[in-house]
Order: sequence, then structure tokens, then C-alpha cells
Amino acid sequence: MISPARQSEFKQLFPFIKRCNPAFIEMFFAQAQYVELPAGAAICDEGQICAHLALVIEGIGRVYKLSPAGREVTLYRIYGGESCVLTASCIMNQDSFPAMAVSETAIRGLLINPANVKDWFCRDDEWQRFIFRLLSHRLSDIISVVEEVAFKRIDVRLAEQFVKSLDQGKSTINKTHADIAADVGSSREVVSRILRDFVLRGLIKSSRGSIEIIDSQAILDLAQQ
Amino acid sequence: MISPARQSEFKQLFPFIKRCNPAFIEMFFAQAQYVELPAGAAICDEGQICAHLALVIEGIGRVYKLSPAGREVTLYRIYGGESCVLTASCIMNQDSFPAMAVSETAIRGLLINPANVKDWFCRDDEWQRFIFRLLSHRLSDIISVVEEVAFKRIDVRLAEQFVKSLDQGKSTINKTHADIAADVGSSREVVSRILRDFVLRGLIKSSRGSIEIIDSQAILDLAQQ
DNA sequence: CCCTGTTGGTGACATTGTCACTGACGCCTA
DNA sequence: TAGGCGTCAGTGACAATGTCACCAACAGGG
Repeated sequence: MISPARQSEFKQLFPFIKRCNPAFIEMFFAQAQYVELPAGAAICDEGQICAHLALVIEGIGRVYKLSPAGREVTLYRIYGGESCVLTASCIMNQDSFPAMAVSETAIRGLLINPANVKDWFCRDDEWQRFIFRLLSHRLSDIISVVEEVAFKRIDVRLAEQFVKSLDQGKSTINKTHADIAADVGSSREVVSRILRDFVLRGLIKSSRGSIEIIDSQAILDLAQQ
Repeated sequence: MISPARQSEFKQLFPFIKRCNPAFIEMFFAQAQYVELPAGAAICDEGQICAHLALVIEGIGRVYKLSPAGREVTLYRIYGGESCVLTASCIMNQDSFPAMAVSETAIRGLLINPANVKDWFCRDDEWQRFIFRLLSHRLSDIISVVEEVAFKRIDVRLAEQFVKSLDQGKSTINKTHADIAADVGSSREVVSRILRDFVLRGLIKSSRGSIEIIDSQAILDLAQQ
């Protein structure tokens, strides 16, 4: 049973629940389980069968692929108000999880039992819509990753990352070159080289573990390509 | 209304329908629409909203991404007994199609009205299971594409393609270098170069528009990496 | 037999990936 | 405070891949 305070917090982030019928809402909060995770916790290992569907209230989760050689690509991130679809699809047919997931920050959220996820599907139209929307958004997220990796130059993709930060009002990115490389699926050396060029061209300032965007217009232009 | 002959043909390829309840089966075949497509027909353009859910009886569809520069990557293929999930997920929430699709061979299949897809979801458990299985398989298909593109050398990926042909009992592949490049998301020149090396190493024989696998063991070994 | 579109080959160069190594920095502990 | 250690970033050399421009071989139609 979820406390009333957490319930209203949840409703803020997941508006669909407010459109569900009262009986469903009651059942939902009765069955859901509240959890907290520290930053950097492994949520799902490759091949592991997922135990629950997670709905994130606060924090950021990162879902990624890991190569045998140790390289990484981020498939997508899970923010507050979202849920791990891979988990969802795994729950639906008991497959194993085809990627890894970690908490990038501390995470708070609700866990739903797999049996409930499926059972509720026909109990409430809004719940169904919510799950479907999630699945299809993730599908297109991952397709964009294919597009990025297959077609775009890395300098352009780095610029895109910076633009995302700018959109969130942050002109400083606190990440190491290795972090960024893992994000875009490249290697640290390549990222370092390109960032060195960015520094020389006056687009950014770089220091240990953080990057400051100087010429945001040039970054925007580059990301445009 | 689908003719009895086509119904039994469909049941062979989509066994789930045999496990559905009789009323559902009747409704299904009453509402479904039979269609045929020639080879090379455009099924879905990027950004276009999909009008129907297609269940393929015979033939092969290819779903791919196209870059502005004209390069391509194949996301997945749809064979007999399968369905276009992207279409499915698009239907569920009226999004536009995030990729392109063409018929690689002539295709025969059934079309389902979007309204029905959704409506049926809670009418029959087997139908629900079928759609979910499809969605989650496609998701992992596309994740493997990310893995391939981000982490693997192209010679290895070409070898993998050849292994797929060998698995189907075909030691000759009737494709142009450009076709193969579009499949793996590379460029024709690169494919040509690598195939030239394969020829020099005695792995394949190459002629205009077709490739014959000579040393299948070496191909298998290479694909293993 | 010529014309034309398709297919494949090639060299040159830019971009990216990999490997091995180095130096700089921050933190901990003796 | 000095030394030790791990993290972070920079570099050169070379391999793999992408891009561009161009050419040659081939097939089929007129």
C-alpha cells in the first residue's frame, strides 16, 4: 500500500492514473510497491529475467548495450514519469532482458508485479494506453540510436548531446570523456580528439570531468547536420 | 470475409489463431481483408501514418532506415507468419511510422483494421499474447542491429549474413554489393573491398549480382567473432 | 552494333577505432 | 608533507571504415 503523499506525487508525474477508474486506482496503489535505489546500482544484467515493471518517480536510469570488448552504447534513459519498457516487454512473455540497466542517479519509484501488469491490461483503458505509448516510444528511441550510430559523424553526435544539455538550461556538462564515449558508442580517445578540436575552435572549454559550452550557436549549427 | 482455403493456410502459419475462441476466430476472418503486393512495392514511407496491421502469409518485407545521404540499414525482415510491429505500435497510438518498408518479394497477407486490433486486444488472450510477443521480438531485433552496427567489424557482419544463407541451405547469394551494403548499413565500396579480400582468401566466388560461398567453415569461424 | 543503365573496381583522402604509452591531477595514508 | 595510487586526459602510429571521383565490364534494348 502506497502512502497518500506518495500517491499524489505519483499522480503528478503519471497523469494517466488520474483518468483511470476509481476501482483501478485503488487496486493499483494497493498492489504497487515503493522502492529506492542508490546511484550506480545495477538494475538489470544482460540475459537476466526481469522481476518487476518499474515506474520511475524520481531519478534517471540508463539502459545500454555492452560489447565483449568493453565498449558501450546508451539505448535510452528513463526519467521521472517513465517506465522501463524492455522490462515491460520482458514481463509480457518471460523473455530475458536484452540489455543492461543502471541507475545513473538515485532512483525512487513504484514496482508492479508482472502478473498484475498483464492482468490490469484489460481492466483499464488508460493503463493499456500508457503501456502501449511507452513501448512505441522506446521502439522509436532505439531506432533513432540505430540512425545515429549508422549514419552520423561523431562530432555531430557530441554536439547533439551538448544541445540536449543546453535545452535543459545547462551549459556545463559534468561527464568524463569516457562517459561520453559510452553514451555515443565510441571510444574515449576519439571523443578526446574531437573535444580537443572543439576547444581549439572555441566551441567549448574543457577541464577534468567537465565541459563548458562557450559558443552555443556553433554547437547548434553542428548538431543540425 | 476470408475464403476457407486461405483461412486454413493462415492457420498453418499463425498457430495462435487455432487457440483462440471460436467466436473470435469467426470475427477475425470476417473483418480481415486479403491483399497481394508485387515485389519492390513501397509499403510504408517514413513519417507516414500506417493504415493497417499486416499479417504476412507469404513473401518477405524489409523494414529499414534511410539516411539523408542515401545510405540504408535494414532494421528487420518480416517473413510468413509474422507481422509488422512498427505498424502495430503505430496503430496503437496514431504515431507516424519511424522507418520505411518495402516488399522484397511479392507478398500475400491479411490486413486488420486499426480499430479492430485494439478492440480485439481484450477479447482474446491469444491475440494479446501474439501482439506482445511480436513487439518484444522486434525490440530485441532492433537492439541487435544497434549492437552489430556499433560494435562489429563489417567483414564479420558480412560473414554473418552468409551464415544466415547457409542456414537456409543456400550457398549462393543473389545480391549486388549495393544490396548487401544497404543491409548492413555500410557503403558499396567498403563491401566490394571486403568481398575482394574474401575472394583472394578463397572464402567465396564472386560474379555479377551473385556470391557463392566456397569455404563455409572459414565463413562460420569469421562470423563467430 | 551502338547506347544506356547497372554493377563492380580503384586510388586518394577523411574519419573513426585500437593499442600502447605518457603525464596530470586528486585523494589517501604514512 | 611526501609518496603512492587510481582516475582522467593527451598523443602517435596504425588499422578499419566512409566518401568522392572516376573508370571498366557487362547486359539488354533499340
